[in-house]
Amino acid sequence: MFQQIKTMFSKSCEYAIKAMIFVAQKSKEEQRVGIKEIAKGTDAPEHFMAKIMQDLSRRKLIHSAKGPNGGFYMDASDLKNSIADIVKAIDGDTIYKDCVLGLKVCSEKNPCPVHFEFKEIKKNLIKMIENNTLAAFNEKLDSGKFFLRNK
Amino acid sequence: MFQQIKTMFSKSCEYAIKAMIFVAQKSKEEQRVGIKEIAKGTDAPEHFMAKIMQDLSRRKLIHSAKGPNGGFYMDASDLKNSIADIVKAIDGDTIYKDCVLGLKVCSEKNPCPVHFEFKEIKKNLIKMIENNTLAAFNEKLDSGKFFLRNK
DNA sequence: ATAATAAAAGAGTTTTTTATCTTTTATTAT
DNA sequence: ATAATAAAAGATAAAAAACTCTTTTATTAT
Repeated sequence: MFQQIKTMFSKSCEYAIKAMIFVAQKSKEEQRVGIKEIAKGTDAPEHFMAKIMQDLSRRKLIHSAKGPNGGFYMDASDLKNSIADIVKAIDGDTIYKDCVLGLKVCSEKNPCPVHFEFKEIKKNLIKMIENNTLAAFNEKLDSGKFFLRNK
Repeated sequence: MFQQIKTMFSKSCEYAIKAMIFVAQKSKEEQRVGIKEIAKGTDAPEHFMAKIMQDLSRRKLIHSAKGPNGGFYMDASDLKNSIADIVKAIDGDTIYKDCVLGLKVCSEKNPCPVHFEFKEIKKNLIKMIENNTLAAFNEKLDSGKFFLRNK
């Protein structure tokens, strides 16, 4: 009945993160990366990914250039963006605010039964996505100890 | 564009958790709780909630009785169920398995750049949802220090 | 100038999730 | 037996998310 698959981030957001890491890796070599290459490199549907890239570009998380030799690229300041910045751009900041049980009223003064326990978990999750910048990803991937594999 | 709201669990799952806590509270007094009361008490759409209750019932997380004085209720063994059991029944166990970045290949041997950091967070999340049984919820709510409020 | 390239924008479709409505089945009380 | 009650089941509708296709705009190289 409910055969859904529920992950931490939306599909769009997962694609966005993967694309950003992918372009970040290429950007070291002053390369511009086309949407086809991004889609292929991240195992994402091309046209859907194009929409996501437009969104990221509109929100100034990445640069783009039209025409021949065009594509997406990052400058030094773009590489300072973290997963948190990408998540906020695509999925919004509900991960920062919402109660796990979806209660409208859940706060320090009116805590749901798991409020304080979840607060800790959320704190660590936020710390993780904020600390992991694209530059940090580049280093990790370059070390050869971490991978971005789909097959 | 992507104005979506992304929470940890699906809407169905949130409703399920709230309903289970709601019935658990009432079950102490040997009461049976009707679907209308559950929907009202949890701020959920009645017919949608009915479907979810059917599902929980089919999966043996709760008992039900048809006819007059019928409704949903829990026995002592039902009260031993945790949020984790509810989540597994409704959203499945992807929260236990999946990579945050949605990578098909992400393991101890082929870790994504956030694999180990996320593993810790996931461990704590799982610990929390497994430790929080319905019986534990009852105690917390009875203490008067925790609430399940929507307005 | 013009043709080629590649992103941006617009306009869909499909699938999944959420929600509603109706009919059936089981149980109880009269 | 029968009427009333309440969950189970079935069928459908609406909304959101995921995905696709086509046209437009900007840029570059000839």
